[in-house]
Amino acid sequence: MNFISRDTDYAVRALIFMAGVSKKEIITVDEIVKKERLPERFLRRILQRLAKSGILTSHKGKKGGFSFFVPPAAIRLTDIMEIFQGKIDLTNCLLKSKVCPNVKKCPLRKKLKNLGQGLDTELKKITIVSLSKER
Amino acid sequence: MNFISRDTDYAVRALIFMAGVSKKEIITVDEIVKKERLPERFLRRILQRLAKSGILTSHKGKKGGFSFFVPPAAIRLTDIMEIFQGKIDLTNCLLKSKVCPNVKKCPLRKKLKNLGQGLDTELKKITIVSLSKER
DNA sequence: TTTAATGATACTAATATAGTATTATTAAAA
DNA sequence: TTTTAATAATACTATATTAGTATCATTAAA
Ligand code: FES
Ligand code: FES
Repeated sequence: MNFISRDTDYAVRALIFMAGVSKKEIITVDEIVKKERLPERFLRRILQRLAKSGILTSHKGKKGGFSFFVPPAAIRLTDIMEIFQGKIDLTNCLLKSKVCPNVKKCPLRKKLKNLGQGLDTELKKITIVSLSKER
Repeated sequence: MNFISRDTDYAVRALIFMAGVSKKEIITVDEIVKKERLPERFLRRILQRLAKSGILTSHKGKKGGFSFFVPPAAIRLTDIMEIFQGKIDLTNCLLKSKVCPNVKKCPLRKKLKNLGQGLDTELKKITIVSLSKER
């Protein structure tokens, strides 16, 4: 089971690259593609989606490109995952009403909820900046 | 992101049903299908796989069916997930060598490893019997 | 030898993921 | 104002995974 999809992976790589250049600068897709060797059109769509989601700002026209809207220190891995993969929700009912009809009382549900929340708080500590520092 | 695939879901339902009947009895696929309303041929394959994996024993011929090889108290949710979905491995390198080249030192990796192990030990506590008791 | 069960394997359908192509829009700069 | 260098929108295609079906072989009890 894979935890990270390719969209998330590419998005994170691109963001880390952008954070590494200079926080306020506008960076073009081509620059990222050249350095990170990612498929151009695919990455375009990913960045567009990041812009729509309010992580990046897009600048059209000549001298255009993308820049951070949210500062990279405030962009969490979970934010990116949520955009491309949806919420990581361990607390979803595992077995549907057929097996476990008593949703309110189900201790499994409770247990998983706690687990999920623990995982979530830990994951939320991982930001683009904390990742880019590793390099 | 869905944590539990349908195979796992159906397998767990079938096993809970079987555990509810009588521990040693041989149960046919048809019985399970009727009670749990699962797609017959699909469930067959699932039970076959459980037999191959050593969870169940299959009995061919008339009066045949499936019985537990591993007692339901010892069958963990994670065992089933592993059979149908592979290991839940948070510790996989998230970003490949492109982003995070220093696999040995990477603190993210370390952090995720701890997270994953925590999740794993908690999940391992959930067994077929503990689930069937909820009902 | 009939019958009622599983075993093996191949096939199909639906959905999700990954990636490409095309045309429109925008804004700087010549 | 026209050219140019960028993104926007949207539709398409390819591949992989998941979900489910069909067929025929095997087995063992009655
Ligand atoms: S598993 Fe769904 S309520 Fe218990
Ligand atoms: S994310 Fe892979 S080694 Fe750090």
